[in-house]
Order: sequence, then structure tokens, then C-alpha cells
Amino acid sequence: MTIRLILVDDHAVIRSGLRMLLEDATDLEIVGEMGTAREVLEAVEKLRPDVVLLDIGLPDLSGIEAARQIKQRWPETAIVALTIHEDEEYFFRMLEAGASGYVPKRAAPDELITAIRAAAEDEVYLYPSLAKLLVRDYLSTGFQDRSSDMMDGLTPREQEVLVYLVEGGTNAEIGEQLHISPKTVSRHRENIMRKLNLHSRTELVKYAIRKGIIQP
Amino acid sequence: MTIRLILVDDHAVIRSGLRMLLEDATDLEIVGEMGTAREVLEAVEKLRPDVVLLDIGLPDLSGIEAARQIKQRWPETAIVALTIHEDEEYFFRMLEAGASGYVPKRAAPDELITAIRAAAEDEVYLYPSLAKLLVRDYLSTGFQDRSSDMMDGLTPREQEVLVYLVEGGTNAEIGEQLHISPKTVSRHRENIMRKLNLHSRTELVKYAIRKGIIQP
DNA sequence: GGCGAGATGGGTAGAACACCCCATGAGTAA
DNA sequence: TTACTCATGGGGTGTTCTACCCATCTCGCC
Repeated sequence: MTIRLILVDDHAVIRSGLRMLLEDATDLEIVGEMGTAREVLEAVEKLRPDVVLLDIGLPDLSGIEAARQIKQRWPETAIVALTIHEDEEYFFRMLEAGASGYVPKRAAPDELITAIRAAAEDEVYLYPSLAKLLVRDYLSTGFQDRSSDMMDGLTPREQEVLVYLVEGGTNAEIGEQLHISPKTVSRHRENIMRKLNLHSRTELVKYAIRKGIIQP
Repeated sequence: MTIRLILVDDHAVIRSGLRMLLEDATDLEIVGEMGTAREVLEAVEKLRPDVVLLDIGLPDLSGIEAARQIKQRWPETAIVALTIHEDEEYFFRMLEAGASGYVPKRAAPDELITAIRAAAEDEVYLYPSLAKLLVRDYLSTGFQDRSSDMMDGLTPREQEVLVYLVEGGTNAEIGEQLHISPKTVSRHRENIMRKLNLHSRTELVKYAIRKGIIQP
């Protein structure tokens, strides 16, 4: 009983590498290999794999959107995300899209194979550092309505403060502009960082630029 | 006459994949495999490989700096950069550091092997899209003074420290990675900020992203 | 009415930062 | 030789940040 697998990554070298790596596992059969989301959708239709191993950074369509469409049309197909991104942003969006596994590329090869096997059994494999995020989120919010707010769960005020933070002002300066105490600014900053799993202003700036909140 | 090779990438999955991929080429012998720049420097000293296959995005030290140090201490060792970055910035800096090849991860496996063989023969393999950049640069400027104008009068060491600063590390962490005291890191930071007329780390991050030194 | 979320603030402690002072040694160019 | 840049570090000082603790008030919702 082999697991039929499709590899998706826009880097040919990585794709070929993965193929060889996975061929060691005799219960895995790689039935297809491609580099764009459009090819994947066609291939899933035609090949009906058990598992799709999917990179997020595809050129034509994000891996997240690709996953969403795959799960919508063929819910029985399991998806394992293999990516360099370990932040909350991508992780939760991939889960919402229906992924059964999320493995960072820094993981050990065995962990990847474990994730694929788990996905094929309709189970879920999460890399420890990311599982932790999920547990924390579950404990705090119950996580059932996360997909609705889509703006990372920041409140309007927090989003507003975030803009000022990444512009480079100190808490005191921001407080003056918003007519609130520096402590309140700091409070908002703490909540933002906790929600986004960030731990310094430099990370905050990079996050904001990624999200298009500010221009560099 | 086999080519002795070292693999460097911080992603274990990719590393293992590359190993399998390259084992198909019988004239290549992988004598080492590691994930950090520090390990590479030790390994080159001990193993004396013909070629180092090097990813740019290492956790402790940029691949560019690692390449620079390798070429400085062991000039006979060839370096092939294998990276996701295809922009001008990284490409030229890697060439200046002494790389004999530059292959994007989206390249075909054969191209990677070709690049390694070329490097071992003391030749240079450049991926077509990047070779084009080099030709264009040569035609327009003569390319001999490119390194000096990259960053507004920063010294090489300052440019190097800048990269680490905007990655988010503290002075102590950066000092550890560069084997210098935190005070020296701080000193470089002060000089950088004075030269660029910046006054905080967040401004530094935005500057670096504008210049393409890092990706957000 | 109570309950949770959001916004508001205060305090504390340790770490990190930003900006000064100083110096030594290596290398290079005038 | 002298002068200069570069990289290396030490000290100090005040500010800022990060991460906890605590509280009150308002609002909508069940």
C-alpha cells in the first residue's frame, strides 16, 4: 500500500533533491513533480495523488491559495507544506487552507517523511515550534473564528499603533501623537508582538513591510 | 580523479536532497555536509575539499562572508554559490568574495553539476540570467569599482556588520558570530549610523531593505 | 446583570541601545 | 617618516526597549 505523492517546488534543484531523498522510503511513490500552481491543479485532477508536498513560494499563485483550491475540489487529497517560513502568518493561513502538515525546510529528512505518512493516514504532523504556536492560540482564543478576521487578529487600535511603531518613533513620541500615555503604547506593542510572535522592533519593521503596511 | 566536495546549507532536508542528487555523478565525492559557516571553516581546514557548495543564507554568518574567508585562507578551494537569490546585490557580492560559480536553486540539477565541475577545473560557471547581469554591468561601467559605491562609503567590515544588525541580532550575538567584542560591533554600528545619518535600528532596517541588502 | 474584549494606565527589572570618552595596532598613502 | 584610515576594544551615562505584574473603564452581547 504505497502513498502516491506529488512534489511542488519552483526550484528544480530542490525538487530533484527531494525526489531522491524520498525515494529511500519504499512506501512512497512520486507520481509527479512540478514548479507552478497551475501545473499542480492539473496534475491533481489527472493523477489523484494521496499527498501533495507543497512549497509556499510559487511563482504564479501562492502555495496557500493552491492548497485552498486543491482541498476545495479534492478534499481527500492531503497537503503537506514544506517551506522556509516559520512565522505565524504563513502557518495559520496554510492551516486554514486545509494543510495536514507543516514542515520547515530546516527539519530533518525523517521528519518530512513522518509528516507525509501522517498526512496520508488523514492525521496531522506539525513541527514542534509551530505546534506550540497553535496550542497557545487555542488556549487563548479557542481558534474557531481565526479565519474570519484575516488581519492577524490585531485590533484597530493595535494596527494604528503598529504603523507609528515601525515609522521609528519611541513610545513617548507615539504616545504624544496619539494623546495616550507611553505606557499604553508599550502595552499595545506587547500585545502586537505576542500576537504576531515577534520579539523586536526590527522584526516588527520587516513584518510591516512584508504586509505592505509601510514602504521602506 | 574525483572532485572532493562539501555541502553547506542550513536546511537539513535540502542538504540531504542535494547529497542524493549529487551522488549520481560518479566523479563527485561528498566529504562533508554542514549547516553553519563556522563548521565550514573548520571543515575546509581539516578536509581540504576541491569545491564548497555554499548557500548564502546561513544562520551564523552570511555565505558571502564565509566565502570571503575561505578564499582568503585557502585560495585553491573553489566555491559555488547555490542560492534562491537572483538579484544583483547578492550576485556581485558573491563574485567579489571569490565565488567560481553562482547557481540559483531553480536551476536544473545538471546545471549544478556542470557548475561544480567547472569550479573544480578553476573555471567559472554562471547561470545565464546572472551572466547577463555581469555583461550588462561590464558594458556600462567597466565594473572595476563596483564594490566601493555599493553602500555610501561604508567600509567592508561595516557593510558586513550592517547585514547582521538588520537581521535583528543584538550586539552580543553579532560579536559572537564575528568573533569580536560587542563593543566593537557597537562601534561599527555608531560609525554606520553616523555615515548614513540614521539614528535607530528600525531606520537601519528600512535602509537595508531599500538598498536590497536584505529581504523583508 | 454579568462577562469578555478592548483601551487605558501604573510599576518594576533587566537587557539593549545610542552616544560620548579613550586607546592600540596594521596597513597604506603622501 | 608622517599621516591617515580601518578594525579592534575598554569605560561611562542616560535612554529605550522588552517582558512581566497590576488595575480601571467602557462597550456590546447573551
